[in-house]
Amino acid sequence: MAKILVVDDEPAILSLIHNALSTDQHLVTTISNPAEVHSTDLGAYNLILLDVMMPGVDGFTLCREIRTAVDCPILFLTAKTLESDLMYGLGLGADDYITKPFGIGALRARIQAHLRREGRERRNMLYLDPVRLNLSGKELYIRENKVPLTKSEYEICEFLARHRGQVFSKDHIYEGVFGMDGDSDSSAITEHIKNIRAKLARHGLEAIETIWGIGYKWKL
Amino acid sequence: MAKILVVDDEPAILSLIHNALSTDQHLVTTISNPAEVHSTDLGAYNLILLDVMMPGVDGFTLCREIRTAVDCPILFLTAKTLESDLMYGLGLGADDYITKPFGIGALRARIQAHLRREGRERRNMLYLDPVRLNLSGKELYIRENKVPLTKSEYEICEFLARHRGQVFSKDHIYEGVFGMDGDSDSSAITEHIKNIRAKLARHGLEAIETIWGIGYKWKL
DNA sequence: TGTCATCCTTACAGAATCCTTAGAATCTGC
DNA sequence: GCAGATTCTAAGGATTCTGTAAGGATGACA
Repeated sequence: MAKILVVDDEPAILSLIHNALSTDQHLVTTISNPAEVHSTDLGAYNLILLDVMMPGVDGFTLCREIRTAVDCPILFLTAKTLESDLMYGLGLGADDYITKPFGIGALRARIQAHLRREGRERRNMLYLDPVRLNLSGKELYIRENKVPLTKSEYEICEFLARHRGQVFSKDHIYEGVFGMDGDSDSSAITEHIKNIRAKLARHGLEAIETIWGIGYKWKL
Repeated sequence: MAKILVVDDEPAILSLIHNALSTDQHLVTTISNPAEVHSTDLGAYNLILLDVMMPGVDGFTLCREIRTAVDCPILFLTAKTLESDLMYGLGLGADDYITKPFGIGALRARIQAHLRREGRERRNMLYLDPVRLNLSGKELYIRENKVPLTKSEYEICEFLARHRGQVFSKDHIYEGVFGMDGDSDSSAITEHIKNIRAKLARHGLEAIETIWGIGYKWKL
């Protein structure tokens, strides 16, 4: 059971989808006027279906706006069958691109697949090639060797690893890991980074990169 | 960059896919004999492409087996276009169902979308043909070669690239990048521009144009 | 209460980066 | 061409940031 938002200007399609998804026990909200999307609490939905060609508003633009606000799956539902449109749409951050006319069974199957994926992601393991994070057990392994980390050290690793490739300042890391204010001297982060590095280095691993003047990032 | 496994019995398709995905900097492993899958370390891959109709083995069955072992996205690649096949395939735990013949661009876009959802790919990218800016990672690539830039250099590049084609005076750039007043001698910008140009020139690229008496602009 | 592990702070040295300066080279308009 | 203005180049010092080490603070636990 999931909360699904459907945006399309054709009432016939809306009701068709509404019926189909309701039989799958989903809570479906339909919007026929794209302008209403901005006054909607997007964060409340688990999945969003979006038409591309609607009067007044471009679905692609709408997708870009929605994507900045939420992380849930966004599925395009469109009559534009060109490969270039698909590439453009998916490039905007959408997760699927379904062309009309579509089989209602196919739509349901695709939606189920996306929702299933969302559930799978929340499982408690994070593989970053030689490194494995046991999120529920708060443990870090390198090739089956458990690396003893203190709580703070582990939390910093998890934070960086979850956002691998992204750079964070020390203040940002402090805030992301321990929450709230950075009045505490964030140079404590420097110290933790040093210790983490020393422990990972024993296994010949160099996972944290320092971006001079900006911060650190997980580079695996 | 992700590790991708492709299973298909047709060598022509394998090489086609291998080439396409390699240009996206993925590490591609191809298997033409489905029986080999069982002796493969599936956990090493970030995404799996699977043909359905292969001699000896049924792709659907294979998918079910793979899904019990790993959580990564599994994409079917098949000539079976029936809606019932799609529903069956996705019901087995696959994440996408792409029917042959498929556009190679569409395949790449779908793969990128799946990897993005997995968090394997950065979200914020800026493509300016030979140049790629990883906004969250603060990196600049030229045709997949990372160009080492200092913080200021990168920020200036990002500023100019974001407003490509637009001319900015040195003061304007200083203000746009470092914020606030330009009391600091903006001739520092000249210096940075010089250094950036030198680094880009090593890759045979000339991206910043100087508009005499006015300023600079990103011309890609 | 004493010990231990962890976390935070401080201080300093070394490194990377940034900025300034001054002179050479280049461009523009006449 | 020439003069004036603008940009480019190069080098050095100033500044900022990071890495490291040591010691104190805190809290858990016996």
